[in-house]
Amino acid sequence: MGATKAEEFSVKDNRVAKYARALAHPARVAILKLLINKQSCICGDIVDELPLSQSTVSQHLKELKVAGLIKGDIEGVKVCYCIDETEWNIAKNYISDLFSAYKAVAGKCC
Amino acid sequence: MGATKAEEFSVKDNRVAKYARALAHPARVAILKLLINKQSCICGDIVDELPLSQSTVSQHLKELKVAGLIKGDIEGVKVCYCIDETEWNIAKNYISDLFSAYKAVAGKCC
DNA sequence: AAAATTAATCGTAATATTGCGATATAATTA
DNA sequence: TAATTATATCGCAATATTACGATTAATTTT
Repeated sequence: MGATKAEEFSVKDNRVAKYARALAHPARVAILKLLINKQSCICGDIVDELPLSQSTVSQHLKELKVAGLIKGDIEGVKVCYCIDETEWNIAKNYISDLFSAYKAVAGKCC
Repeated sequence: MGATKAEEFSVKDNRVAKYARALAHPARVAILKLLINKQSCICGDIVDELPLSQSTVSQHLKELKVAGLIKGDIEGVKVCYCIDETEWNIAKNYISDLFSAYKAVAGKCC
C-alpha cells in the first residue's frame, strides 16, 4: 500500500504530472518568475528574495532542475540558474495541450 | 517545522501552485482527459477506466473539485462529473501566463 | 596556507499525499 | 420495507514533501 501507482498510467500523463508537480509549490513558482524576469539568477540572490532558508531554497532549485525546467551554471563560487529553454517549451506544450483540449460544447451533461 | 509556508508567497503564486497541484498526479490528468473527451462522466465509469480503487478515485475527484477544475452533478444514485468551464479557463490563463512570460533572449547568463 | 564565501547535502521533524478496505449514506429497485 | 447500487468518508499504513540547522565541499580572498 501507499504512495505512487504512477507506472500504471501513460507516459504522457506522467509527463504532464511531472511538470505540474514542479509548479505545485508557490516558492518554485516564485523562483521561476525571478529567473524569467532575470531579477536574479545567482542562487544566493534567490535565497535573499525568498522567505526560506538557504537549504530549503537549494532543495526547491534541485526539484526544478530534476524536472528539467532550469539548469545551473557554476561561476566560481556562485551558481547561476536559468530557465532551460528546450524543456520549458516542452512543458509548456504538454500542459497547454491539456488545457486547450477542452472546448466548451453545447451538449454537456452538467 | 514542516510543510507549507505558503502564506509567505503572493496570492498569484499560490493560485498557480494550487492549479498545478491538481494536475500533479497522472490519475488526475487521466480523469480530466476522460471528462474532456466525454468518454465518461459518471463516477463509476471513471473508476472502471482507472487502475485504482473506488475510494482512491473518489479522493482524486474530490481534489479536482476542491481545486475548482471540475464539478459534480448528482443524478439519482449516480454522480456526473464535468469540467468547470469558468475555473478551467482561469487556471489555463494563470498557467499559460507563467509559461509565456518566458521569452528566449539573446543576452542570457547561461 | 588560513579564513571566508557560496551552495549542496545530510539528518531529522512535521506534515501532506497516495492508496485501500471497511463503513456510512443516499437513492433505486424488488 | 428489504435488498441493491453508487459514492463518499473514515481509519490506517506507506511514502513523499517541506523545512531547517549543521555539516561538507569547493572556490576565492586574505
